[in-house]
Amino acid sequence: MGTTQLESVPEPKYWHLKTVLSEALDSDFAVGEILPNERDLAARFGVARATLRQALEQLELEGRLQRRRGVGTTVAPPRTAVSVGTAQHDWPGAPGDAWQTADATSAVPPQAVARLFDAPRGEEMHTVRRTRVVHGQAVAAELLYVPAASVPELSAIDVPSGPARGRAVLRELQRLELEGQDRAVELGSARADDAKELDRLPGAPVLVVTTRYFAGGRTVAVSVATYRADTCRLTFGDSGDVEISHPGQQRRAS
Amino acid sequence: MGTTQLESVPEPKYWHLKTVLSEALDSDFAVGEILPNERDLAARFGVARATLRQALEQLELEGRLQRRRGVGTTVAPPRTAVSVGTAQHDWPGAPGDAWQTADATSAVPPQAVARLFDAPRGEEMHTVRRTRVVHGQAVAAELLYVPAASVPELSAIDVPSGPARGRAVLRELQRLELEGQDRAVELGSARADDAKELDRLPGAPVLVVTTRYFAGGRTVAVSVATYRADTCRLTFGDSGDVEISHPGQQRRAS
DNA sequence: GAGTGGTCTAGACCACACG
DNA sequence: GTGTGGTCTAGACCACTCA
Repeated sequence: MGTTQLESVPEPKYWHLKTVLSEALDSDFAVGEILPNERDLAARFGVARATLRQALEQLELEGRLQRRRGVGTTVAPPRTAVSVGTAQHDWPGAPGDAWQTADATSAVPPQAVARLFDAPRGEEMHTVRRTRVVHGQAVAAELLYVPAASVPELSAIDVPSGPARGRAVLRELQRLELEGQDRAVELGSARADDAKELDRLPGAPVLVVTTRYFAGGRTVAVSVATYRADTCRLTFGDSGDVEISHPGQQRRAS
Repeated sequence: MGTTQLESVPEPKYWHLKTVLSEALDSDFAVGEILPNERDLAARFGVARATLRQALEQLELEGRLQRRRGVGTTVAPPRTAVSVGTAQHDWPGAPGDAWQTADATSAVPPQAVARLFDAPRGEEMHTVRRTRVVHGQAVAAELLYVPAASVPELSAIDVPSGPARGRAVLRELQRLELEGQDRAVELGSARADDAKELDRLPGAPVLVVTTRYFAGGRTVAVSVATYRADTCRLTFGDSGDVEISHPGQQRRAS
């Protein structure tokens, strides 16, 4: 029978703990409810605090829990669905998009980003910082890189750094005809600045969405958006606006 | 600048360590090279092994390292791009798709999946297990749920459980006209069975891609695919087949 | 100031791969 | 058997929030 899989594989304690806690969350806790503190929980289950924490970390990664230093551990609401590019998306900053332009400067993009342009070089680019807010909660931070060559009109205007400059860059982008885009999603950990924006600790898990925008046969802009992996589910609607629905009984307790 | 950001915020050791190691990986190590073991590294940096491990975990999460019990820690190659639904995708199992049908049974799907169908009920469904292999490496494990009502012809045939049954289900699906699909990506942790398939430990971080298939105005199938988050970058090509390119070589050893 | 989660230590033992 | 990463312990102190 190959492997009878006797109890030869002792399940790690933290894994078993996670299962137990997960079931307890389903049956005994409401969304938003506060769990006992880590020291109590550890004692209750007869494990070291570090082991208990390993289980909690997993549950937080799966979006089941939310932990805040100085406050406590609460039961998280179901992840919020955030739409990422419905079919043929539009330019960033198009009317009705969900982003708020925060700031803009000129900077040399990291090498990984520079590589995505057709003529990679250590060139300064317009760098627009934006934030995506859903239900009053920042769910994503974005850096949009636009080479000066993509928005030639702008160089003449010479808007000082700041949100106004960001809006100017986006406005210039709209004038181009968007030919297509290209997306990739991968796991990452929040850099210090993004973490701050997302109200998380540095290193928190994030989903990194990299988008290339094409116009005139060239890559004219690259966006790197980092979404909170604990609270977000990225949706890609290929067919109309149907959305994967999760029962909405959550939100706030007590 | 507003906040002068004095050294009032002492960086955690593991965070600093991660940065240092990351830079060392860039400059001093080639892909596939073996790092010193954890005890040595910890001693070298003058920290406890647990702290060193916290840094390594982050780097593994970011796809920079690969750790294998009993073997050691190696420098990971760049993540492999796996295409997930180029524009209007096809049915699962269509010719040329990247999946290998492994098995099929009948089972009641988990509640979270059942909810995605139009008439949620605790109904048994065809449950097809597939694996996606790239470069000889299993990168994803999938469970495809197909209600009996979606493939009415099949019930008469009565194929016994196993790969043949899976192929039969897929064959029947092709006969329907695919009207659209719906995708969501979120972070999860590998269940024990998926972990085994992906050659990872249980709880390893995975990207969970949930797809609904529509035909005849109904949801006729739901796929839950779990991709290794450490080694995969999911690509969504909206425009032709352009692919975000990463140069194959990361860095040279000195 | 009290209580929470976050970081860190210095050990121990276990499961696994490989020669 | 030897060496690796994985799990676990029992402490300690720090950073933060809130009353």
